[in-house]
Parts: sequence; C-alpha cells; structure tokens
Amino acid sequence: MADADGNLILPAMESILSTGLAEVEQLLSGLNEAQREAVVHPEGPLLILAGAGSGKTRVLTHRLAYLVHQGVPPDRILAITFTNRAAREMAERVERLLGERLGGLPWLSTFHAACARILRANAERVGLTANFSIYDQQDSRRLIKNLLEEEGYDPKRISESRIQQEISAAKNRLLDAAAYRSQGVEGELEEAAAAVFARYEQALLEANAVDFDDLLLHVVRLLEGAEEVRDHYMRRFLHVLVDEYQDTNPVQYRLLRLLVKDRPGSRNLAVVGDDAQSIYRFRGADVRNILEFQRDFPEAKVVKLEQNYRSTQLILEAANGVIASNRRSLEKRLWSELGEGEPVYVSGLPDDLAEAYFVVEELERYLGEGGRLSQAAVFYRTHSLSRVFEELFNRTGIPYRLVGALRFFERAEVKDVLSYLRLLVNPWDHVAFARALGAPRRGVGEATLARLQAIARERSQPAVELAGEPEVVGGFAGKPARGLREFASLYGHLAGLRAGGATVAELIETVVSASGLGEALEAEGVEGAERLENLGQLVAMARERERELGGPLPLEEFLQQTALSEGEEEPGAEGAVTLTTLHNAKGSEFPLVFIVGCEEGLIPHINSQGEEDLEEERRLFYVGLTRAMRRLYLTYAYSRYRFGRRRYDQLPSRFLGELPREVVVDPRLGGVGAGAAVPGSFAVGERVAHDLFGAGTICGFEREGVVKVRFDDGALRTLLLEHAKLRRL
DNA sequence: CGCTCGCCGTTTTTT
DNA sequence: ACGGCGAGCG
Repeated sequence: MADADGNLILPAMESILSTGLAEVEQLLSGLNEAQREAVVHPEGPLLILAGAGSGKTRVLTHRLAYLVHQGVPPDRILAITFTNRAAREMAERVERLLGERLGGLPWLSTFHAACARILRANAERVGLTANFSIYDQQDSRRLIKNLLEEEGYDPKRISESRIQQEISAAKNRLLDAAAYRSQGVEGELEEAAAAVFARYEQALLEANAVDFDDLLLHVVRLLEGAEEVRDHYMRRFLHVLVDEYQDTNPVQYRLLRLLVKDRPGSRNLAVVGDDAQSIYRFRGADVRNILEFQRDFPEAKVVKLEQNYRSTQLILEAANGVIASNRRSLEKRLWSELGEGEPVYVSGLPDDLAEAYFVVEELERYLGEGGRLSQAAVFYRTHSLSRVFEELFNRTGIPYRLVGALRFFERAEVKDVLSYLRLLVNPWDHVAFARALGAPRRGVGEATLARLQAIARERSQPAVELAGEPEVVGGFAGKPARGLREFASLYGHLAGLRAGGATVAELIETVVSASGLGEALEAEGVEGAERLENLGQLVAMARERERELGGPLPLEEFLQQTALSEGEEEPGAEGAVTLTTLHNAKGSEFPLVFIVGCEEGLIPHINSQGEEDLEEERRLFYVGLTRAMRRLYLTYAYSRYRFGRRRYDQLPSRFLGELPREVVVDPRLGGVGAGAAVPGSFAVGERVAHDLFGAGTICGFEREGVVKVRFDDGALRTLLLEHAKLRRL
C-alpha cells in the first residue's frame, strides 16, 4: 500500500475534474461545526486544537480529501504524521474517502521518510550520494563507541549512549559539532561529546551515511543553502498538513517554516495537535511550537475541537481531573455525549503476578459479557512490564499482540542479513561492513578489522574492496586472511547476482545460505529455529512488496523501508489483546483499557522527577486514560520484580491521588468512589500525615474504613480510619 | 589473535 | 533475565 517513503500508492486516475457537489456534501456530512470549519478552511495557516478523541484524524483525512476535491493535485500535498502506523492509517482512510478519484499520490509519510525522499534526490548537495545508508540508533551507537575509544575515553566511565543523547539533542537544536563546541562545553561528558561529535560527523560522511537526526538536518541545510531547491519544494507543496504538531522539535519546526514561510500567496500550513498530549520532550520536542503558532502565523485561523466522541463521561472526568494539575496553556473543555458510563476502577494488588491475574480475570469477565479481546488493551510505562503479562497470557491461552517491543528490523539476525545488503548498496558503510564481516564469525577479530579499516581510509577505498587480497593489501595471514578472502568472495558473488537482476528475496536467501548464517542458526536448536523463521519472514516481506509493486523492488527502496519502519504488524491481530507502552498508545482507542503499574517510579518514572518532567509524565498518563472508550482499569502492585530483584516498597502513583474521588471505585470494595468506603474520603496515591507515624502515602483499602498506608520510614501499616485521624497533606 | 563462557549493570519513552 | 565484557583457552 505504501512505497519506500511510506507514501500512499493508489491506482492512478487521469481526471479529477468531475467533482460533484453531492460528493463534497457527503465528505462534510457527519462532521460537527468545528470539524467542518477546519476541513473547508480555504487558504492560509490553520491551527486545529484537537482534544483527545475529538476526531482529529477524521478532520485531517477529510481535509486532505476535500482539498483534492477542490482541485489540488494530490502530489502537491504534503501530509506529515509522526509514526508509520499513523501514515498508513491515514492513507487507508483517504483512499476510502476518495476511492479511485485520486490522480497522483499525496506525500503522506513521517518527517523522516519525507526527508529521506528529498535527500535522495539532492544527496550530492550535502556531500552524500543517493545510495546513502540510514543508521538506526544501534548503528550510530556502535560508531560513537568506536570513536569514543579512539579519542581515548573509557566507555565504562562515559557511556556511549549518553554521548549519543547529547549529540542527538544538539542536532535537534540545529547545532553542528562546531556550533556545539562554541556554545560552551562544560565537564567531562560535554567535552567528550564535543570531541566525538566532530569525528562522528566526519565518519558519517565517510561512510556515506546519515542517522535519524541527519535526515531532517541535512534537508534543513539543503533548503537553507540552495535557493533554487528551496524554491522548488516551496512551490511544489501547495498545502502542508502536520499531525501531532505538539511533538515537533526545533528542526522540524524550521523545516516547516522553510517550506511555507515565504511562499508566494498563502502560507498553507495546517497543523493539528493538543498541548495536553505532548509526550516527546525527551527527544527534543518543544511544545512551544504549538503554543506560539499564532505568533508565528498571525493570520492563522484557529479551530478548537472540544467534543469527545470516544469516551464516556466519567472516564473523561478522570482524565480532566488529572491533567488539571498541570499548568494549563491552551484552554480546552472536553465534553462527551456518550453518557455517564462506568466509573474508573482502581485496584491495588499484592504483586505483579497478581496484577496480571487480575487483568486476566477482568478480561474473562468482559468476554462473558460478549466483548472481544481485540477491543482490549494493556498499557504500561516501560516495556519491561510486558513480560509478566506475556507469560500469563501464554499460560492461560489468551492471544495477545505485542506492539513495538523488540522491533523486527532490530533483531540481531535480521540486522546481520540486512548489513550485507546495505554494504551491497553502499560499500562505504563501515558499520555494515563490520557487522556483516562478523556474522557469522569468520576468524576475523577486532584487531584485523581496525587495521583493515585504517588502510582503507588511507587509500580512500572501501574496505570490502580490499578484503579480497588481504596478503597483498596489508600483509594479513592465517585465519584472518582466509576469513577476509571468504567474505570478499561472497560479496562479489552477491554483487554479481544483483547486477544480474536478482530480486531482493533471492539476495536475502543467498546471504542466509551462502554466508553460513543459516547453518549457524540451525545448529542452535529452538531459539535458532525461531531466528531462522524471522529471516524467512524477511524474505516473505520482500516478496510481498514485490508483488504489490508488480515489478522489481529496488534494493535501496527495500532498505530504506526497513530503516524507517518498525515492520509489519504482528500477525494474529484479530481477536488478540493489545499490549503496548503508553507512548505507543497514542493515536489508538479501545473499549476496554488497563493501565498497569500505576506506581511511583514507573509513572511518573524514576528518571523523570523534575517539574517539567513530571508534567510530561502526567500528560503521558492522560494520554493513556483518554484511550479508553467504555471501561478503564488502573492497577498497581505493592511488590514487583524489577532488575532481577523483588521490590517491596512500591507505592501507588501520585497520579491516582489526582483522580476526582467521585469517578473512582475499587472493584473489590464495591461502592462508588474511594470516598464511599472511607470517612474523610482519602484516595489511593494521596499523601497523608499521622500523629505518631508521620507522613505517608495511601496505598489502598482493606475494606470499608480500613486503610493501608506506606509511611516514609518504609513501614506498611493497616489503620482504622475512625481512630487513626489521618490528615491530608 | 579470536572465540566462548560466566558475570554485571541494567532500561524510559521513538523516528 | 539479557546483553556487553573480560578472562582464559585454542
């Protein structure tokens, strides 16, 4: 359905002239006043403030379709989403709206995919060639680690991931290595980052490679540096639409400005977002982009979408109650016509396993009521929480769908195979070279590799080209030399196949069988078989893409897709519970939602305790709450297995204490509102003080009038509310 | 010089 | 429980 850039592919239609009025009417029917306003806004900047569940995707897709109906050629519309999944979903919906009426393809993709496409077309201008490699985080980390060592730093004292974060953050603020240094560098970490940054830039150029940040950054530089290129794209895109605008970072912001700011005529930038759902500050997103949109574009039309079509009232009130603790920036008032609905169920369980059992029981209850598992989702703050659920679901035979845990294209065996293909496309890619050379082990170790790469650099020749004659080139001998020759000959074989028109699937199959990777996996028993199965799946994916395309699939295109997408949805989505992180939950909705692990240290996360961090954590929690349509469970455990240790000091999240009392119920206690069970009406997660024991946190209720409190000295005490005289803090 | 086995610190979130 | 890393072997 989508090409290498993640763009929508539709059967071409020659004419869109026969637009009927009736069809436009149909496009607008079923939209409320505000939605309709946003869809038909003719020209100029448009800010759509879309509360959770207010139909923002609907507005975006309908606007896109509407523009096409108005005669805007689809391929002159740029629509940006944040994830591939969102792009795919939007493409499908636009397709459904327009049917065959679409003549040409809109650019409908993520920022990264769109930039990759622009960069391919203009690679030479930034010192790359069109066949550049895209390094994922792992590739880039490997490179950074090498450079860190070469610069004489000890990776144990200064972790390469910290350096990577630092460099990435700088790039997201539009700084290159030189600018980063001249901003002032303090302390060992920043000093190391500055040193590595400069070498990293250079190494990427030498490898004809870019990392994720570069994809955007290079395009910004391209547009800023070459007037005619900027002019080209500025004129090309008559309309630019951006989803999740609250999550854009300074680079993305600059990019958008470059495309629309000085456009002759109207600046047709339509952005959709919700500041209350901004959850990507950690990767450089700046919520000010949405807060200050009107300052940047004073002529902007502003539309607020405040009617929620997703959740029943009590769920919405719970969400509103929690988010109210944040400094509010853009006032929105969400309301729903779906009726009061059920209260929010808050449940404390003895431990993580009991929590999982609780979820299973409630799922079964739901099934008994005629619900389906595909309507249910379990959300958690960190992936590590998924394990207990996976195990229990497996044991109890509940089918589940794990979203985004270990991504397919990040699996070791898949990356191994892909590194061969990457090297085929871009022989300069030394991360790919090192990886392919060592998979499987060929008797070539660290020392040989380093020496060969030094020689290659000296000679300005790709290392893989030197590997064929190791004795001549560098006086290598013995096992390392044999290994190098073996690798070079395999590489030559693959290059020959490719030149002869072999398909991607055939190339993959050859890599697996001729490299010895397949054999090695076969020898590994059950786990190896599983990995081999993944490689089979990779072949199947290539075939499938080829079939969709109805012709040969260029290897470059396949590789780009693997670099920028998390891979196809896991099979078995039908009739399965969804397990995913809160971050991944954005953009989805489910009739039945469990948010598990609602504990201090998890949500809010232990590493997010600054004031700004806390607000972001709260927004993340808010995002989770607002996914629920009909029934919502929030669970926490008193004890949890973490980092190979059982922890007994888990506390309910403070966010639970922020839920309005009257919408909450503990399912084991029955009565609506924790308040009903409690004279004085305390809530789980709330901070209290006791005359004797001091300050503590309400952990749960044993039964009516009996409360459990974790005091700050670590003691968990069960108290009678009548006698304990707790004060709220 | 490379490889394999046992130990340690470890993980927040994603394109 | 998992990946990276060092030690000790081939």
